Amino acid sequence: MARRRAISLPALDDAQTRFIAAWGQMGSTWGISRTMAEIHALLFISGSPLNTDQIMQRLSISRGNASMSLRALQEWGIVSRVHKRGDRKEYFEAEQDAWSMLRKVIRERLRREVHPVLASLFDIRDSTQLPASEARAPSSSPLAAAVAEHNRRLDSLLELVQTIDRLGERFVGSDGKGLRAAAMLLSKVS
Amino acid sequence: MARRRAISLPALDDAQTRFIAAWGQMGSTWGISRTMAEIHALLFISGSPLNTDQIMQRLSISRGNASMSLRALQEWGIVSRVHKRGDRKEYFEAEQDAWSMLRKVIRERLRREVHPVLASLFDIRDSTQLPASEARAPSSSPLAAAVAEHNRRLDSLLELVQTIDRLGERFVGSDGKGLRAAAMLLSKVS
DNA sequence: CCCAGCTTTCAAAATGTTCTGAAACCTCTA
DNA sequence: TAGAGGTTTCAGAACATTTTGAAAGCTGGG
Repeated sequence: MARRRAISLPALDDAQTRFIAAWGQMGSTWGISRTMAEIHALLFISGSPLNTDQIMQRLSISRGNASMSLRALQEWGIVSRVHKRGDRKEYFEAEQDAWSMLRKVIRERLRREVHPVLASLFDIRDSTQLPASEARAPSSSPLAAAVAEHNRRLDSLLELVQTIDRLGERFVGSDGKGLRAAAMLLSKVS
Repeated sequence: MARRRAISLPALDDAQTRFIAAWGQMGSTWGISRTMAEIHALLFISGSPLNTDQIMQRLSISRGNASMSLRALQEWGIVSRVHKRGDRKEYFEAEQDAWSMLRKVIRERLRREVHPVLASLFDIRDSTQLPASEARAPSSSPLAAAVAEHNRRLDSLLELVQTIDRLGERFVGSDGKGLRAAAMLLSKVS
C-alpha cells in the first residue's frame, strides 16, 4: 500500500499558487482584472498582512500595478491597510469572512452597475409614456399600439432588474449572521 | 402651460436606440461583449424577428460580427432562429419572457464559470488534506498549524461558492411561474 | 530644511479583445 | 450541375485594457 506523503512546505506553497490562479481566472470572467483578483486571492489565502514588495515578488508584477490594484481592492472594501509597529512599510490584508466579502462586492456592484442601468431604463420608459388620455382609450392607431407593446417589454425588464436590485439590497443590508441563514433558507424554497 | 407632445415614430425609434445603448453598456460590465448585448437588446425591444441585414443596418456592424454574435446568443439560449415562409433569409428573435431569459443566463454562467471554479477549489483542498492521523491529534508542529489554517480558509470559500451554486441550480430548476414568486418571497426574508 | 525610504501617478508599451471584409462555403432551384 | 442568394469563417486591423518603469510626491527623523 502506498504511504501517504506528509504535507510539506512546498505543497502548501503550491496549493496557494493554484488557488491564486483559480481565483484570478474567475475574477477575469466576472469583469475584475486578473491581477486584482490574484492579489486578493494571495492576501486571502495567506491570512496575514503582506506589504507591497512581498506581493510584487510573489506574483511577479510591477510596483505600479500592485499599487493601483491594491487601491482598487480597497475601494471595493475587501482589502484594508494595516500599519505594523516599527515598520514604515504599508501592509495589506483581505477581509477574512467570505460572506462579508460577498456582501461588500454585491453592494459595490449594485451601486456601480445596477443602479445606473435602472436609472436609464426609467428614463427611457418615461420618454415614451403615452399621455394619459391616449393610454386610457384603447387606441386604434397602429403606432400607439406599437408604443404600448414597446412599453410593456420595457416594463417587464424594469421589473426584473428592480427585483434583483431589491433582493441585493436586502442581502447587503442584512447583518453578517443572518445573511448566510437567509441564503440557506432560500435554497430550500421550492 | 406647455402642451404634451404626442408620441411619434422617431420618438419610439429613439427610445429603442437608447435602450440598446444602455443594455450594451450593462452587458460589457458583466463580461458580455457590447455588440452581443446590443443585438440582444434590439431583438428584445423590437419584439419581432429580424434578419441579419436588418440587424447590421440598425447597429452599423459588419456581417461577420453579426453572424458570430448571433451564434453566441443562440448558444446562450436567449435568441433563436426563425424561418419565414417564402423568405430565404434567416430571422432571429429574442426570448421575450425576462424571467426565463435570466434563468437561461444563470444556467449558462453556472455551467461555464461556477462549476469549473468549484472543481478547482475541491481539487486544491484535496491536495493539502492532512492525513487523518495528523488531523485528529492537535498538532504541535507550526507547519501543520499553518496547513490547518489554510484549509480552514479554503473551506470557508468553498462553502460560499457551493451555496451560491445550489441557490443558482434551484433558481434555474424551478419552473417559469414559481420562479418569480420565489424571488419575491426571498425579498421578504429578513 | 533635507534626506531616506516608501508610495503614487501616468505616459507609453505590451497584451488582449472585438470587429471587419473578403473569401469559402452551403443549399436551394432551374 | 451551375449559379444565385444567403451564411460562416478567419486573418489581420482597430480598439480597449492592463502593465510597466521611471519620475514625482509624501512623510517622519535627524
